[in-house]
Amino acid sequence: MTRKERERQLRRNAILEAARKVFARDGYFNATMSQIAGVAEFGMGTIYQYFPNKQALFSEVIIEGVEAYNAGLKESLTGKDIWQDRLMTFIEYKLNWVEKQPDLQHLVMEIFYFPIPDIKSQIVMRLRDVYEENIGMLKEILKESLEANKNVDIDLMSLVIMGTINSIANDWIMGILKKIPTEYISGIMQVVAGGKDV
Amino acid sequence: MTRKERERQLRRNAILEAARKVFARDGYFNATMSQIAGVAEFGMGTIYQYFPNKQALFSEVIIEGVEAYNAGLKESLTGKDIWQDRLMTFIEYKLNWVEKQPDLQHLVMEIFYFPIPDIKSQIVMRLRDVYEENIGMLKEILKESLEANKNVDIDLMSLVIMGTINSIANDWIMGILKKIPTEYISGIMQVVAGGKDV
Amino acid sequence: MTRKERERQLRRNAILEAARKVFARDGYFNATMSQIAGVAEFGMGTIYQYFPNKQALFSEVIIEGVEAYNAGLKESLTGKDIWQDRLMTFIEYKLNWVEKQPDLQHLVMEIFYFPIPDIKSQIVMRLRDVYEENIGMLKEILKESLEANKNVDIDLMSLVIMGTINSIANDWIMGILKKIPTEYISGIMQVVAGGKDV
Amino acid sequence: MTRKERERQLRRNAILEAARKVFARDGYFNATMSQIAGVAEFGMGTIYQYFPNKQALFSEVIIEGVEAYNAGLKESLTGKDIWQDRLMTFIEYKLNWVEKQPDLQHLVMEIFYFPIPDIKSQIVMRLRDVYEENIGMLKEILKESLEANKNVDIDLMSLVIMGTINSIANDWIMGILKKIPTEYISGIMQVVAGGKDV
DNA sequence: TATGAATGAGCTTTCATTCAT
DNA sequence: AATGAATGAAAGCTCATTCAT
Repeated sequence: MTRKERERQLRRNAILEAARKVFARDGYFNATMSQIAGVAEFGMGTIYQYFPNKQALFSEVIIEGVEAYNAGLKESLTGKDIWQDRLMTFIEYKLNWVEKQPDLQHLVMEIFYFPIPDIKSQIVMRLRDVYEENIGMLKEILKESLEANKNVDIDLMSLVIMGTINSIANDWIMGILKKIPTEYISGIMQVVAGGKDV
Repeated sequence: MTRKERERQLRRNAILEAARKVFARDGYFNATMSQIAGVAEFGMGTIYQYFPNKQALFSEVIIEGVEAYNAGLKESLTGKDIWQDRLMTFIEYKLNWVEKQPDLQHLVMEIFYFPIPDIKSQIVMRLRDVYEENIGMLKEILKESLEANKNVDIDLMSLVIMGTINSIANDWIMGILKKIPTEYISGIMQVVAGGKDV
Repeated sequence: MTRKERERQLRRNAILEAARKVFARDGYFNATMSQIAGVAEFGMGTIYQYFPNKQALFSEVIIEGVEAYNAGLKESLTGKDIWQDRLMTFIEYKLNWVEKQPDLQHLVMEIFYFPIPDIKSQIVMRLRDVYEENIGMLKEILKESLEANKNVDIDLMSLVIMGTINSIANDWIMGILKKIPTEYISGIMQVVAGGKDV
Repeated sequence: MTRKERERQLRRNAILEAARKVFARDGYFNATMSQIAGVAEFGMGTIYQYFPNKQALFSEVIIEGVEAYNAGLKESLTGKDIWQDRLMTFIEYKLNWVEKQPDLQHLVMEIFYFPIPDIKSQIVMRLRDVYEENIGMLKEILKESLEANKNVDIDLMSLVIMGTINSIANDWIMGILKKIPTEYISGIMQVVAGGKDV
């Protein structure tokens, strides 16, 4: 029984991975279920044994990707006590990740900016939580910095940081970034620190 | 003759506006030509007298929108000699615009992040110029600030500014922004100025 | 008034000629009314002042073409008293005509072999008369030859003659004929005469 | 596996037959894919699993029909050594076939006389070979007759024979033939033999 | 449980015809 | 009388989903 479950899990993951590739390459609407089935090396019907429909498959690809992202970030942060360290890790983690997995960044962007009425209501709601969790981690860090620098507006600062690293990520994906993403880390830290060395 | 041309222009614009609404609401793929025709209050065939196909209509909506944005920005900047004024105008213009026309922001994002192979190659090329022009204006302003503050990395700084205002714009569109976009202006200026008052 | 009528007649003919060109080049279904209007150098609406619809225009093109053919043939036959002369003229006229006006042959073939339900009932009926008239002329000639050669089966012989010249015409149009159509005349005469010199 | 293939073949043939009926009845342009699907008693999408598009379906209908015709003719000719027998078989086979399958004659004519630019170049090329093969058989027979009758012009004679049997076929299809096609056989033989009994 | 052929709703696009000017 | 912009029905084709094997 447990053996069976494990095999089922494996097949589910194979499908998810194939779907991630195809969705990232062709976009949600251009991707077809039979392409995904082909890449996964399963029959079309099999996909529907694991996911009720295309939308659900798409949402699962994104949710699981983002959850893995958050989990990895959380782990990277553990054991780091100084807020400067934690902030740098937060930034570094994202830029590193984007360098290695541009696919998922693409997909998340797609879901954020491409308004598919049905999907929006279904996915964004589930995504909201994990997105809030991510922002929450950042704000937590910024709160700690408050003790050092009373002037910081956490709300604004998180927008600046998220915005900057997203800009870097996007320009990287678009192929118009001047340097490698991770090379921007110390620069961002300086901006955040208000020009002072950190 | 001129009268006829003017009327044609008016109808063309009516179609473009209807298309902008529908594309922004439903996304490129979910939008249908008959919906657009319905909103424009024209027959379906009429749309095809003004635009050869769906793709061309979409690209025209975006290009014309972005060109109008750039033209308005340029006008707002004329006559402002101090770089702080110019920078504030750059930021203010975008946030103002996003408050009033969230549609177009949405559409531009869609084209940037949604990889529709044919459209990307066709639209992004035309878009690239006007995007570079926009970034160019920002970098010009930052170059002037260089004389006041030798430590500024223009490349990074433009990423920070573009990223921040885009983050604000997107959060606004998503309905999760804490304040009205334009209320962030002075905060951003402070960050850019490295904590010093501007 | 007569002046007006004459002008109307001229415009009608201009349209018919444009239609003949376009129909012959593109076929009935591929031809569009606006192409025809363009070639005729009239506005689209004008065509409808002279012909009630596309079908009628097509049928008129063919009918008038075939009627002109018959009229010309009749004229060529007048004054020729010997049946051998008349038969040769009958054959020669067709092959000559096909050399010079392959367009119309094409159109007639189209209407004969392309079954457009609505058109068939409307056109073929009108065409039948003029077709029968044509065959009638041939049979009349053959009847005269009967006195010289009792063994001739008029029904069969007209099939042989019509079939042969049509075959030549078609192969000519298709570009697979070995010689120029008119070069076959004497050969056909020999076959008809049953191998004897004529 | 073989079982599956056989079933697929059966369905393919069912579609081809339905298509032949509808194309012959309504012509290429008037025929619709959903009509064909309806006659074949399949869903529309199924047609597209067997043929990539309307054009390909049409061309397949014709090619396969003509190939079957040639194959049957070849078989009928085997074992017949005397050229008179062979010629009669050639004529008889065509007239017999037209009596029983007027559909295909119609379709072949359509493709020959109706100039659909794309289809012509694609189908006629494939058709040319099998058409040449057919004419080739006739000329082969006529060459043998040369030994008996030195005066025969093979090129002309094949035009006469093909033209006559096509005329008979067409008049039969048009419903204006006086007798049943096959009743003309001996008559044609006499004409070919130059009036002498054969 | 895995399959993939069958399905048909729904899309974009064309074009004969109308009608206000 | 001439025009040509507006129209919308109808076509070919795709693809998410189902279901018999």
